Amino acid sequence: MKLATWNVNSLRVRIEHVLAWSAQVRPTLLALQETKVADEAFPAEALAEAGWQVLHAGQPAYNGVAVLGTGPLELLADSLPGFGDEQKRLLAVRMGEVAIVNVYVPNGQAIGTDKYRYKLEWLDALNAYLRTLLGDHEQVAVMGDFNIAPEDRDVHDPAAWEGSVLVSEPERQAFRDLLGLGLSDSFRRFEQPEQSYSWWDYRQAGFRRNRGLRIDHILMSPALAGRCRKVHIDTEPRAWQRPSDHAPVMAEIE
DNA sequence: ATGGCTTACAACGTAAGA
Repeated sequence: MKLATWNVNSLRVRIEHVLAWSAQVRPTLLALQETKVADEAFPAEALAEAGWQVLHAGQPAYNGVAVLGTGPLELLADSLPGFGDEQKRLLAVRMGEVAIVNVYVPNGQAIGTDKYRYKLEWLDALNAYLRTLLGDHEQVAVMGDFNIAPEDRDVHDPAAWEGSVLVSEPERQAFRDLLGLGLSDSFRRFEQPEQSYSWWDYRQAGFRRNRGLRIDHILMSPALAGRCRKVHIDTEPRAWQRPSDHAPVMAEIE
């Protein structure tokens, strides 16, 4: 089984990339973020033709999360339970024995803003939801765009990013609090190349110069992590024409 | 350098992302 996550920055713009990449690496389940499309305009047909079963929680213009599966998906939640969120940022599904939570964590914009407070509150509510979910399921994956670089080694230039969202201590503490539930950052369970990132700014040739951040993650419960044999960031589609600014992350499960 | 790209929007500049 292969579990993959990819912030596509508009599914309608990136549909050909999603189809080409998934045909190439054949994930069992693919979690997408920033679909940026209402459910009515979702490109369901193209995905169905490619053999995907799909669940989508979308809204016009912003946010939006989808889960693509090679087999049946049972909906567990299409928004963050107990949070009253109007933004479509969470989609939890069950595929076989595995519960998968697809998240698009708020960006936070800038420290001290309402959006920053919303981000920290959202992460608190996510923590509470995952605590419950982990009580109900042994095999859990929480995957998506967390908009948090957990450590300085996940940042191309920590000094330049100091004082910014994505690296601030309260955000990093919230990330560690998720790990405190018993989840592990599956990427770091394996030896990885130095300067591994999952997002690069479109501006200033960020990708070519590898000026990036590792902000897309696959967290796993102990039972699932024990079956995980490999996790990697596939930078290839980031070099394609008109790419998403994020690269997909994929975990291989025994 | 409060930007440098890219996306969406009943848009033709603005908001937002990271």
